[in-house]
Amino acid sequence: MKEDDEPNWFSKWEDDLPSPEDLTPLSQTLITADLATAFDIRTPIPHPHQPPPPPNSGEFDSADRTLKRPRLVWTPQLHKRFVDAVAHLGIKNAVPKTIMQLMGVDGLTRENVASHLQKYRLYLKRMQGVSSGGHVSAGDPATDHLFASSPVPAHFLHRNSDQFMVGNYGQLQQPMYGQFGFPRNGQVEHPLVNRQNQQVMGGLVRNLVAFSCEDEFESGNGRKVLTLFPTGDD
DNA sequence: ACGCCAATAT
DNA sequence: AATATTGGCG
Repeated sequence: MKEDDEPNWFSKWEDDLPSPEDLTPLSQTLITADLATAFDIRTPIPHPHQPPPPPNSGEFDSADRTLKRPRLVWTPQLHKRFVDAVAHLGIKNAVPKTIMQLMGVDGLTRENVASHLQKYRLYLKRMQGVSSGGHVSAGDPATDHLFASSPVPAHFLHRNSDQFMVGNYGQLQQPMYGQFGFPRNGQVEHPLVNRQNQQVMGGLVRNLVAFSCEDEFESGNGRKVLTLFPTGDD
């Protein structure tokens, strides 16, 4: 290891911690608790478990590069948060830093997420092959147990995924949601939108919703569906 | 500086 | 076995 001069994770940890500007962009401040629950975005920052790295709460220089924080344990809970974050960010915007921010977990570092993400992508890749019709017997590594603990959102498995935002999107101006506009046919007719989720939407969401739209070219189905993003309050 | 990935280290 | 780290590259 090169621990030459790098305060590395530690100072980063300190710096990145409670910067409201960095943390606010997406989830909690933007959406109501009801919505968060409905869409299964967990509220703020629960338990990272594992004692915070340094007892070193002192004002003394914490440039101790000699201190190693404990390895992160990816509990199913944590992983679910991760999956949720990725799902709500959309595949395109789901990069380590962003994911980390959205997850909002206390001691979580960017490399924690990066490492996990790398593995998760491999997992998704292996799942692609046999997702339709076949069986999931293609499990290679045993690392799958964790990943199996949270259902993989269907759109993770597919190909081109573009995001669109429909309805009243006054609130969200984040570049993260990709392009604004309407689906190709200019019409919102997705199973999720029209049916099941209409109740959800009717009840909780007035000001519409953003959703990620998937086009399947290969399947010939022209099937489009997926994730709904609440736009927050009225 | 970030992100991606394979390989490797712990 | 599960995470972390490293090194090469865009």
